[in-house]
Amino acid sequence: MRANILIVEDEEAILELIAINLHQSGFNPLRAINAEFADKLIQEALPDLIILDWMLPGMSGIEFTKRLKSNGPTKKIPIIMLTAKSEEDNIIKGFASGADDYLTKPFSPRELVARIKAILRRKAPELIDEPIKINGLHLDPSTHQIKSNHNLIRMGPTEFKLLYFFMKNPDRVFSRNHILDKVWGNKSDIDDRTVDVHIKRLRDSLSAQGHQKLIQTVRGMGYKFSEELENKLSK
Amino acid sequence: MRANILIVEDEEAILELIAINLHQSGFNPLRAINAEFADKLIQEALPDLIILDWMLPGMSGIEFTKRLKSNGPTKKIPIIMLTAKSEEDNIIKGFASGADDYLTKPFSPRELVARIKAILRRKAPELIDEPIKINGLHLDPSTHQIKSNHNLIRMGPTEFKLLYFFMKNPDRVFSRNHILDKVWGNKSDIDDRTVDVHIKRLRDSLSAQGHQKLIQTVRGMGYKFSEELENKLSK
DNA sequence: TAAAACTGTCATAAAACTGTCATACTATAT
DNA sequence: ATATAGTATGACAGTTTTATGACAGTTTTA
Repeated sequence: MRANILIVEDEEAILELIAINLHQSGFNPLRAINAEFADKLIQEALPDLIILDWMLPGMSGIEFTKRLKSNGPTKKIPIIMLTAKSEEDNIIKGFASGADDYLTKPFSPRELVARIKAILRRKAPELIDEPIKINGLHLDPSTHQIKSNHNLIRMGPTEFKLLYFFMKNPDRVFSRNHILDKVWGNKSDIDDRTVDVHIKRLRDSLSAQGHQKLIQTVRGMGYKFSEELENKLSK
Repeated sequence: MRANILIVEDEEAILELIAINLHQSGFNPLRAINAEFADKLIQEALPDLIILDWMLPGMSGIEFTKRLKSNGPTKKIPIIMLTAKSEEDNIIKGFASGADDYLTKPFSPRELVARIKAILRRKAPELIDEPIKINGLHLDPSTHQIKSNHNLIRMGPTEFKLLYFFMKNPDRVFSRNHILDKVWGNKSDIDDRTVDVHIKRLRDSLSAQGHQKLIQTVRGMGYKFSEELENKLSK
């Protein structure tokens, strides 16, 4: 899944420049030439990160940032500010208002991409396809590989997605319906119990390397991925 | 084959400095002290990359860049801009007009070379890349040959590009569309499934030396090149 | 300019994966 | 211990995705 990155910038040449570079770097750019458009796009779907020009027509970047950061759903979206060299004084204010990083113009597209990745790595690693390692089990989204001490483990696409979902959210219990939503997608008019079958298939795959215990049943609740094993109740 | 690099710079001392450094780094420098000379050289033979001083007598760098980038054959030639510190404001405009990277004077020759390599690696890897060897399979871009223990493996041009692309990015999964983009070029109004056919052809070629396993199918995702083999599911 | 090599597309075969169901199994409460 | 609700499992038929062979049109080579 590509990270959606909203660019708010009034100079169209720069806007386009950034957009093209982000696209090439594997992001999905959304373009807005002012705060108003930006709002509209944000309402449609929350972006994963916002690149914000400091000088905007109508509303200043600082104002816009403050509004986003005070408002519930947009509060957690990381913001990178773009400022001209001469405006460096404002940077402090920018941070104060909630920006996560800034770049002064001129900047190289490469640097911008590097900053974006740094921030996403911190806040939403799954969006940039970072490998996950838990209990000797490695999952690498970019190579689509799952390994346990140098042995590749193979499984079907659904099982892969399922495992990826679990490994991104370890130790948490999910209901079958929740899992259906997240792994199958919202459309699903699929039977609850189908999850059981895929859990079985996933366990089968993992058992080749002895990791089947990581997928745990929580009776009456659903399933969870956890390296901590429950002790059996003894009578 | 050395990469031809055209340097457009009116200060002869700097021009010469750059030229010498490029030569030492294995490039073939072409010198031009203004846009006019540059045009002449470009007409004789397209350079692989252009280093362009921002301030040129007669025609500004931005104008020159735009012309190159709008014009068919020169469109894809990467451009690195050189600017004075005080001109930094223009850099963004430079990027907008199509430059691929920039350096502000003063810069170290080493850095310049690094940037050149970075860009060529992305746009024309065969000009700088050394042969790649993976799992007994040698691919030499400069001779356009593929060998497996002294046996030449022959294949069509598309299959070569495909293999080269894969060997430059081992283990990573690529969607058919991504592959089309990278191997066929952006123009592609080509059917997704055509990739399958070329994968087949590539596998056929490789199988002569038993390397067909290196090209792996990732169901629902695309293909990858990897020397690591998955264990079969056993029941 | 003819021959050889290469391309992209299609139809069809083959393989892998899905969701569902019936049945077997387990934990828990009474 | 027994009943009951929740899970696990194996089988299966239907789908989706990939592999393959053939072919006609192009491009390159000799």
